[in-house]
Amino acid sequence: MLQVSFIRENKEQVIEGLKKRNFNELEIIDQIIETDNIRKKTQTQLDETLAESNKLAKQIGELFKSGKAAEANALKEKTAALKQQANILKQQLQEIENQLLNLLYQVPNVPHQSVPAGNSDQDNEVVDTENDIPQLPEDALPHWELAAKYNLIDFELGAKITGAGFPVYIGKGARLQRALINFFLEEALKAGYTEIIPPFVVNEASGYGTGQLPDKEGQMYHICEDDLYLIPTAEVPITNIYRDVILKEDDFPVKNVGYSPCFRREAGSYGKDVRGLNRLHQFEKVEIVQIQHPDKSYDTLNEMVEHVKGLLRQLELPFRTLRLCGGDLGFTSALTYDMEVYSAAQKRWLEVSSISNFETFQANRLKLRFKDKEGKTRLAHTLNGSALALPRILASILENNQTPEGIKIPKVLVPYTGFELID
RNA sequence: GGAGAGAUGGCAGAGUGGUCGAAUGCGGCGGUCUUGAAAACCGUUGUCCUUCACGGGACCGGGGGUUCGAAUCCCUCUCUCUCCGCCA
Repeated sequence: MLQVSFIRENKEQVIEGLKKRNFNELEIIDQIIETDNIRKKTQTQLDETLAESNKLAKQIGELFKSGKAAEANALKEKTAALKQQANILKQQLQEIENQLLNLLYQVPNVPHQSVPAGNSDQDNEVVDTENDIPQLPEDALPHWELAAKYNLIDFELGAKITGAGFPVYIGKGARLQRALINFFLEEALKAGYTEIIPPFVVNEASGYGTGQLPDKEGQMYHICEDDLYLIPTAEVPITNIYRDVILKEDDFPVKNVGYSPCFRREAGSYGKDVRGLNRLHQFEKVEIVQIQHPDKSYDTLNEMVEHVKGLLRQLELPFRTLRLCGGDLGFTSALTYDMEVYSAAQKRWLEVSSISNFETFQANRLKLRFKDKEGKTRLAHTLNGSALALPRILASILENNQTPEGIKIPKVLVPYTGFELID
């Protein structure tokens, strides 16, 4: 959520930014400022009432102490009206604060200057492309057929046990998946990240902290009985570690990495987009999260993009980097790079990572701050990225590396898998 | 699941109706002393709202209540700990 002070001081910039996102309810900006004005006025009135009431209470106490009970009782009567007024003001203030919060929750982050204009994923900017797209023979199989042929993944079995979108990984399929997880974690450790195993279920406050609530509750599985949510990404628990935390400047950069299963309800998508591993209700992911000084967060974003590129290079997969356009940018993000790998049998690009700088947008909700050199408390910047999401990597490895002899495992993974070929 | 105890500043730990934003110790920061360091001594040390400022206000786990006045009394929720039961 944006800070009201930021909106006040940079109103034009905010409006321009929101336009780039095709966010058109711009009247909300003036509503926010107006509501905040009322909030301030009410707060001041309440403070004055309480100040007076405090003063009287002190006087009454002194009068009682010096035995002037009659005078004290006389004063007591004056406090009743003040008390009533204070209660009314308190209630009003509460309502106004809720209104303000509701308005602020509706405003997405202001995009970074470099975010291109655009309406949909069609308008995303391809920053670069690496590695050649493999030329497969005509009879090359898509990954779901390969998965069946070599008994790596059983989608029907998952549907039997749970439902569609919950595949069962078997044998070398399971081992390849585990190898990838370990590879990603080890690479993150080499890059200086601290490994975290977070809870896979979070409470409501955490959902609000990273911005999944209140607007995306439909995306998460909700355990009603305990009012908890299955995490859609490890970002949620790992970032919420720092909810209500004040860091020291030399704590930067905070670099955490965590593996987790991710659960997504993802209602409303059908057809070939969701075939096989392309879109699942449960999948595995290694997530990198950084918390950084505002002056350095964009350098950090680039560092994270480079880290992910390094992973894809080592896996020898063709990939490209996209800078998301305003229309495709996530609600909480200021700048996002998507990484896509080419899945050669499906002949399409698949998103395997999304790396974002949220600037202070999450930190504001999280109350994640740091003390700067002058001793002032300021909001930190949060960033995160997938490094990487497993299913589509798996899909692309299976498809791109298929040969008549079997599926070749990328060299870098062999120490992790313990086998070189799936046959 | 049953019984009991508790939640106070970065940490430890006092405080049971007014003088408490809160003793004391540790830690942190600044200083004196020292060639330097340690020790010792002195000072300082929470967050938030509001104000140009002076100032004012809120916060002792969350919410509500009693009272002129609540960290302190009452209700409620959450969490933690101890004992018993169950258990990977």
